[in-house]
Amino acid sequence: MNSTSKHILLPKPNIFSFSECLHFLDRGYDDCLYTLAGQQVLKPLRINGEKGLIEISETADALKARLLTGTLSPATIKQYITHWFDLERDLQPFYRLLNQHQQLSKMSSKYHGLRLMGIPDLFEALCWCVIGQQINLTFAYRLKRRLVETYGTSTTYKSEQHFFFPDPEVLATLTVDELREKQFSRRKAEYIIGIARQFAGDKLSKHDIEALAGSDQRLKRLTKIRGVGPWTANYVLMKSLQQSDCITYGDTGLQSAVSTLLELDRKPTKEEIDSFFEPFAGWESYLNIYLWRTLS
DNA sequence: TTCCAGGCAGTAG
DNA sequence: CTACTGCATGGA
Repeated sequence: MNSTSKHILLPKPNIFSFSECLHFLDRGYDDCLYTLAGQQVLKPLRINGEKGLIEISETADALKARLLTGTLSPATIKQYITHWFDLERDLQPFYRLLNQHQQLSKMSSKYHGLRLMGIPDLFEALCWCVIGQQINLTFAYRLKRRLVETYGTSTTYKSEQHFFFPDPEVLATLTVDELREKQFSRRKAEYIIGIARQFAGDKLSKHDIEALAGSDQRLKRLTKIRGVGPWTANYVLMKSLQQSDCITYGDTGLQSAVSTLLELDRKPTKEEIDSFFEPFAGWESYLNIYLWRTLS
């Protein structure tokens, strides 16, 4: 047996449910960047010049990854899965806060082990946000598929193609009209091409954002990008930089969840959202995703 | 048909 | 600074 067929095992953290995480990945939308097959998921990865397709499943006490095509070092695979499933976070403090909360305490059992499923690639995360802005999710996933299958490369396994997200260098050369043909609005096309150009021209990178200390500076830098407002900036800090203190202000789903809990018959104000999140200081991102979970 | 969806930029006051 | 408007398209 060669070394690439060996399994890689990642121990499960304390509070973790593979099926809750898979439920998030399988909410009824058609995501083109992974494939669910029963209690396992196939994910094409392309990082630092390495690329391939991995299969992730679970054992009693670990996540198990197997390389199906290509070449990816065990370290790269571990690093990706650790970020994707947020394996390094200790959720106990968050669960203690949930359990102290009159209305939300049920979440700790109902959604037990749900983790912040990440989008490690910042460019992909930003593009996904732009696509998702102000349109229904079904249509958003369709637009993403069109973008990925037209401009991305792929790896084939058992005669199925598995796509990598397109390079910024490729999207940077597109014209607005090309994306308009794919039913992107003019705005979305401009935003995505602009962001791609910044990444391709080394004017923006995940490292640049990571180098900034503190949420405020990072939000300020991100919202300078045309097409990136408070919702997108907080979303990518949460999903791509794994920040735990983010609230997706402006998010219709979040507003709807908070509105229901506060028994309002209108959208909550920013102040009402802040005060609802206040007991969860440091865990806002998790409260945010658990509130989303109540919607689907 | 109408309303709205995991918002944002631009403009007016 | 806040409030309002246009954007674009498909789902329900």
